[in-house]
Amino acid sequence: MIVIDYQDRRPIYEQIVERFEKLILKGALEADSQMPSVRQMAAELSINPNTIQKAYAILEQEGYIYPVKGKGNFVNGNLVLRQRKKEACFQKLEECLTEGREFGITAEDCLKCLRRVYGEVDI
Amino acid sequence: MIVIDYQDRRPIYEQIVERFEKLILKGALEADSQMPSVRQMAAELSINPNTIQKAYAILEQEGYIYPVKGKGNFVNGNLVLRQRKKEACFQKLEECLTEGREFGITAEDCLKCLRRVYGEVDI
Amino acid sequence: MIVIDYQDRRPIYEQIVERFEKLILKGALEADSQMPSVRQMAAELSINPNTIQKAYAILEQEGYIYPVKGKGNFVNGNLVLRQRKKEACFQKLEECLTEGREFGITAEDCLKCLRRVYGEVDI
Amino acid sequence: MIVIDYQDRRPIYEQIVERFEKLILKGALEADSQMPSVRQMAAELSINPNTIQKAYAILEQEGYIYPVKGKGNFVNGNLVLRQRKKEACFQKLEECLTEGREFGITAEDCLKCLRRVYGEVDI
DNA sequence: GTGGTCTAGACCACA
DNA sequence: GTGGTCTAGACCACA
Repeated sequence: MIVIDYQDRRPIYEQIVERFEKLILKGALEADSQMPSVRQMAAELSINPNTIQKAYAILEQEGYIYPVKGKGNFVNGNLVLRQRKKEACFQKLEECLTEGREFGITAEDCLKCLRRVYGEVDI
Repeated sequence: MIVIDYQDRRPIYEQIVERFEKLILKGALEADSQMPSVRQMAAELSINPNTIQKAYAILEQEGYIYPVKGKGNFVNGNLVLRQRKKEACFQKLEECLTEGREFGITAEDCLKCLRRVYGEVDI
Repeated sequence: MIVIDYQDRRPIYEQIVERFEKLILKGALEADSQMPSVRQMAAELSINPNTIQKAYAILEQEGYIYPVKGKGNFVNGNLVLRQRKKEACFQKLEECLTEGREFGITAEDCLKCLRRVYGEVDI
Repeated sequence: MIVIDYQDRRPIYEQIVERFEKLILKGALEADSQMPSVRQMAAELSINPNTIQKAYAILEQEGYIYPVKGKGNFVNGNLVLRQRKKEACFQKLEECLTEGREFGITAEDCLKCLRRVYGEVDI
């Protein structure tokens, strides 16, 4: 479910965070279902528990999971998260387009790209 | 010409690299004109010369500047760079759109964003 | 009667303790009436008996309940408890006001808050 | 400047965070002045650098400080923080008053407390 | 068994 | 020198 890419320049904990964000946002992990335990994940990935802990701490702080004392961490099924993520995506898109424009990418080019991603719908 | 934002989370050398990339791509720096010397820049920005050195090394490696022994670094006026940068932008845009789509951003939303960036032209 | 909020960051035993404190102080549980047995509560709440045990131990230590060997735990109808709780509340309030003052909350602001809580009586 | 209370049940990193929050909010630490280095603090307090790091990470996440790569951490002189803290204080005060009321503390009692904290002004 | 805190210590990027 | 990441491992609270 989780794969670590050691070639990736990003820290391990960040890869884990990103992976779970996607899984949770896509609904691949049911709301209120239990996350793999820190130790279990650490063992499976041959990683130090502290690193998993850090990833979980970030996920908690971002609202993706919530801890229950003595039981473990659980998936937060809050729809707000999806909205927040969408907004972040939007902002990134706008930056991307703005930068592209500076370097001579035309609106037409962008449209082509859009069609490629969304299929040949009548955009 | 170069301003460093210490609140920016990126390392200083990266800010310098990005700034010069833009200046060169936009033609603000003439082809074959001399870059400010490492020491001069370091002094002006009150920055460690190692940092400038690293920025220049990256710019050279990317093909934006070329060194002349005993003289300094000079701007590379190669049009290929512009093309390469454009392609990089494109790829980033495609990634951005793909991710956005995964999280429920519609093609229509993207179009709106496109219009916002490129103005109300008949897109 | 007792509801556990798993989203609550506090440990379960603490939630149970606080809940019983309130019930007893408000007189919702009659003096010398029997508390639910540890096992019964554990079963009802689907909770580890150790957790209930710990909650009861704290309630006993605080003087809210008293154990009778072989019979169970019983509510202590001592009025002293109410007074003690009140004093604890007072102290917390004073700390709260002191801290607020340090950060620029005015006496007038506090008065407004007071009116909001106690209603529009002529304070 | 920073003192750790080992009798305190709260974790060390939390004590450090709280102490710096106050120092910064009160203006005892000038905006954009450098925080003590992680290692220096660790040495002074005979504490593991990781613990200081955790405290600083929280302070950064809360907006109290900002990191500059290779240089250190610096105080963020943002007035928004003060406002946010004030609001948090208010909420806590309201909770405190509400709880107190439940246990029989009168508005008059609260007023007395208020006068004690704010002095004998004509409240 | 579950997570949280902390230590000791290594190694890396950045300036 | 500065912070950031990670490991190995201990110890504690909670259930």
